[in-house]
Amino acid sequence: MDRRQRKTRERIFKAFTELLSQKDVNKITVGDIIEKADVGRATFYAHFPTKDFLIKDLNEELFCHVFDSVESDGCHKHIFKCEETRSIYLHLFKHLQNNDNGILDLLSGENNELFLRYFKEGLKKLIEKDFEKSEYTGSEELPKAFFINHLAATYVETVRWWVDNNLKETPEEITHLYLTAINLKGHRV
Amino acid sequence: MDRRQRKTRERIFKAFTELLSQKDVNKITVGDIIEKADVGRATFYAHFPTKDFLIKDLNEELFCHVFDSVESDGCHKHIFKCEETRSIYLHLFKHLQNNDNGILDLLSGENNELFLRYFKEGLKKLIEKDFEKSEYTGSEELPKAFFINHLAATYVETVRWWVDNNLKETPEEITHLYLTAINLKGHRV
DNA sequence: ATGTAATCGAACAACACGTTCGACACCGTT
DNA sequence: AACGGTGTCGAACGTGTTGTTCGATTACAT
Repeated sequence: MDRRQRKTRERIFKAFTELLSQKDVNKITVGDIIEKADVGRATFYAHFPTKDFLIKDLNEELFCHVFDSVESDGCHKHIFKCEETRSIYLHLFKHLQNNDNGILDLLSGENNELFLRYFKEGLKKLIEKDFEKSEYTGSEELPKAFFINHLAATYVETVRWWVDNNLKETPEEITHLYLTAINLKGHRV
Repeated sequence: MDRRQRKTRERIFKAFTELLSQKDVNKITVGDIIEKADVGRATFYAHFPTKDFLIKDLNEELFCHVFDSVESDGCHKHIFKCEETRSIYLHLFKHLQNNDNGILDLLSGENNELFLRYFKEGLKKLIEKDFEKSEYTGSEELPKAFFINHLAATYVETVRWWVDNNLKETPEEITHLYLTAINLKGHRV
């Protein structure tokens, strides 16, 4: 990809991210973005047909990276290994704490719904894949689909709570809260 | 309140609700609403300064009614009574299944986030109030604030899952799934 | 050095917003 | 039945946003 393209793309992402942490996404105009990014109007539309696509691409950039770095990391074959230091969940919490890609700015603020929803979907796929590997077929108590949704949703809501409360807990602590909340031991390994 | 006012308010709510179940809230214009509601432009703005206020008022109309009907219903002093037939949660699930106020149309569709968020906040207050009554101060495992958030979030996500899957379970069944998910017995009465 | 491709910025039409105003219809009251 | 008050109507208006166009300029890859 052309260097110019990468640069403008970056600048638009950056400007948009900053704006998102300041005001409601619906109040952000293309004018705002291109001014902050210092980019021509036509250029913006050459990259993104509309603001929704910008959001979509931003989501992909954020989470594909996060999830990929998890999957390619060979030691995470089973999400629920309960060896906490290796847990994929701890891993993700640490990513957050580092504020990789300025993801914290996006998850705090009023627009977090925009990303948490996407995040949840990615998580669900990840968990599902893990379940297939370990040939989990559901418990007597909870049907599989419900359980997967519950695990992902609880994780996302834990993240939301953590971020809203300014990351007071360490990644290890918040991981422990999460695992306790889903009552890991009660369900399976 | 003047009968005319009530009527237009109703018609706007109704039109907006129908539109919400059809397309994204951001794509709904005031023009769409007043056309469907068959109401003058100036009239709309006499009632709602902006679309956001319309959403806010709609939320209040929906959930204040639901929550009020729960609170004024004397037999719900303790949310977690575990006598399932009296559970506030079962009660709410039944409300949903009845599609009171067309709430189902709002919770399915792409705009559910708009209402689930509000719903969650109301739930949190309700749970918190209940905790105060029963003088719950948190467990050794989970701090109170986290636990309350977890309970409300899990309920809302259960509702979301239920609605997304077309209410296949009975209110009793879905209540049971919820109570199992939060592992009621493990935490407290 | 050259052809290609991205960027710029101004201008444009289309549309949505929120307001104003005069005219009319309906309401509750007397 | 008549009244004043108030809600509604609908057209018109200024403003701001959107997404597109186009010619000129600049940076890129080779």
